[in-house]
Amino acid sequence: MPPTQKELAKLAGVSAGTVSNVISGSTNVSERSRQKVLEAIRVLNYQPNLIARSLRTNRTRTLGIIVPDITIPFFPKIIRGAESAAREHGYFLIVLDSEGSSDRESDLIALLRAQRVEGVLLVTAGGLEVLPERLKTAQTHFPVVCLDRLPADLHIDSVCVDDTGAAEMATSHLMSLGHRNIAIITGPLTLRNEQERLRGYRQALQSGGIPIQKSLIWDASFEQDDVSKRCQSGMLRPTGRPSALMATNGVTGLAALRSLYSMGLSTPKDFSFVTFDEITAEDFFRPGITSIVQPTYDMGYKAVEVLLDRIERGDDAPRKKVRLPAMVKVRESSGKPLVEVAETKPRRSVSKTSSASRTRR
Amino acid sequence: MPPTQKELAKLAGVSAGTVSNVISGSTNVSERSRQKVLEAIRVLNYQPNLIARSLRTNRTRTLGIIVPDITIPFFPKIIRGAESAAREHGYFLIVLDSEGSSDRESDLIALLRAQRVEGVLLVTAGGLEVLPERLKTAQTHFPVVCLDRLPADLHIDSVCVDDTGAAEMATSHLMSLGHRNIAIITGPLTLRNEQERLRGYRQALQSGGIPIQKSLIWDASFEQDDVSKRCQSGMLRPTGRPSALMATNGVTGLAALRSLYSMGLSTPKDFSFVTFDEITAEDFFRPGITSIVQPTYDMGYKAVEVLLDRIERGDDAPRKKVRLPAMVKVRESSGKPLVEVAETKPRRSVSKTSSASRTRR
DNA sequence: ACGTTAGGATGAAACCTCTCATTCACAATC
DNA sequence: GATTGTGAATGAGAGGTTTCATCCTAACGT
Repeated sequence: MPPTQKELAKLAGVSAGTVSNVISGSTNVSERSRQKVLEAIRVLNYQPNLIARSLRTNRTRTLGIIVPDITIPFFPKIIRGAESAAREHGYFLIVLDSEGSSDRESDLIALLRAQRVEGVLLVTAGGLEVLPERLKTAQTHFPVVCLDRLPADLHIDSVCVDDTGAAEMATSHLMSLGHRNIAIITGPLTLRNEQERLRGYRQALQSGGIPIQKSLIWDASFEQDDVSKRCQSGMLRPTGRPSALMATNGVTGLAALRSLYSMGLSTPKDFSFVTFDEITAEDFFRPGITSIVQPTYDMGYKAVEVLLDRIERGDDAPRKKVRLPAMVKVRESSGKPLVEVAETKPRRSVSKTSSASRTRR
Repeated sequence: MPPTQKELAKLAGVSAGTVSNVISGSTNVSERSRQKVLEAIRVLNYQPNLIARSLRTNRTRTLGIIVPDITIPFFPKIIRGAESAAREHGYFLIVLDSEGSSDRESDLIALLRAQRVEGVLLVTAGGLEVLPERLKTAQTHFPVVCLDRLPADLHIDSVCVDDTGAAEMATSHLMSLGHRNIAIITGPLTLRNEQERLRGYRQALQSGGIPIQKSLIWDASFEQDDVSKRCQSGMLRPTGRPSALMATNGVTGLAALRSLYSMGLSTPKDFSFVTFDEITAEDFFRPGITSIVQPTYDMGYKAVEVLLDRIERGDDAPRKKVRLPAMVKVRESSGKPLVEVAETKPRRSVSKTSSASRTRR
């Protein structure tokens, strides 16, 4: 139904080849023909058929991005950055949502591939073990850049945040306020970045001379119920209640806050709190939540650059593993631990001594 | 580089046509051939070239959705619904962000069209006047369903919320709490839904016998500065300070809260507050924000259904204008006005009488 | 044994574009 | 005036798929 180049050619009184030359801005076409073709395009409201073009040129100038849940504010921010970069390079970005399912993720990759998208940005749904083999089955290797979550030791480009460093920084922040009993609540530890954030927490404690207590490491999931359970058992037990809590991602963090608030605890009075990722509108809700903010826009932007580089240089070029720094944005939810509480508890002495040792080192 | 049907045919020892028949699940192919082809597909890891298929069949089984800002939580929720519906019908959904620019929006529509997408869901960036002509210039009419924001009286399908009704409901809620001086802050009134929400506010006041005060209608934009200015001038003036405020969208509402909080006002103590759209995590922040929640998922889902229907029935079928109901979710931010305040003001009497008349009706 | 039928398989055409080798026209050169 | 050179235009072919008319063959009926 839409007009084709052939019709343009007929109307302009030139050959189809000439029309193509005009459209592709090629040389070797007289001003007179060009004008006639342009006029025809205007008259017929012609729009090139990108499908036919792609088939012929074998290029789509399109990239894809797959995220686990577009509803989580963290991802749209990344998408924005990716979109900008793609546009600047004359590419078009297709956004897809895997809904947290590895199977669906595979399907989507296959789909994008069938669509002859030139490469994809992937925030994997977590099937770390699954992904590699799925990618390998492919005959020709397909350009993929992993974002945010790094699949095991796969031979693949990636753009992530310095998770370990960021977690270490945030933990140190809590320690510098005087906290000794710092709990951590994580999402599923099958995710590489969750592991790394946990590692950062451990490193910070170790270098501060604070013993790591297994009972303060709460590995949960992204589900509210699960998180609540961990928070309750962790906060309600009679002894060794932590004075601070760090969450390794926004979803789990939000769930934890929700749970703790509903238990009647408030922050920073009853506990200090830090979380990865910004919860929307964090900067105006009271109390503001101290958070580890990641350079989301830059992550998306950079990832596209890496992907385009891969596309251009082919499969043989060495892999890039980009790490971007995060920063801790201190707000009201993190403060000094209450002295009274510390004094009424038997673990006070422990707290004191190790706090002392910390400040000396 | 990837294997083609021709190669499959060679490997399986059948013709290309037969391969195609196997793949498209057609009849008229013997079990023996089918098996051979299937085997070849497995061996070669064949994936159909969707581009070539689309070129031939003139179908892409793809829809597009354009939103003004994917970063605003409201839109991803809609996208989720649209995605589900699309998937259920065997369609694929492409998400695009117009970044609030009408020009870019037009470009994107043109792009989707060039990509031979079968139809698009459009949350317009606001160029109500611009859009129709752009769509009309098109030779063949292109299936478009407007979502959330209805372009003027354009001959086009739409799926929106009952904006007027919702605003009326929310305003009535405030009135039922005893508020008489109710302010409203809106986004740009060029947007149709903003207009309608304002209308709902007016209707509620009128039917409650409360005179409409122009000084209580604050038309702002989506910009923080602009909103702050309106809030300050509205709240700080010596007389006629409203006891309640309704915001007609989440972005403006959030900006208003931010501004009012920073002025030292708090809710529901100093003013009651209601806003359209849910601010992320509203259900756990204190105080919880009373909000008008829209059926976002359903909107997206329904819009796809309408779009597919349009695609199927062609351009001549009558237009559909779907209105979905919203609901008011009452939380802590809306409460009774302080009696002291009411009593020190001359407008108290007005408040009393009409409040009484309200409860009687 | 012959004609009919129907299921299976085939090959060419078409979808729309781009590419490239070829032709054409015309001017410049000797 | 014949040859060469140059820029402009052309037309065929290719890209991978689907479709469709055609062809083949084996089975069936009489």
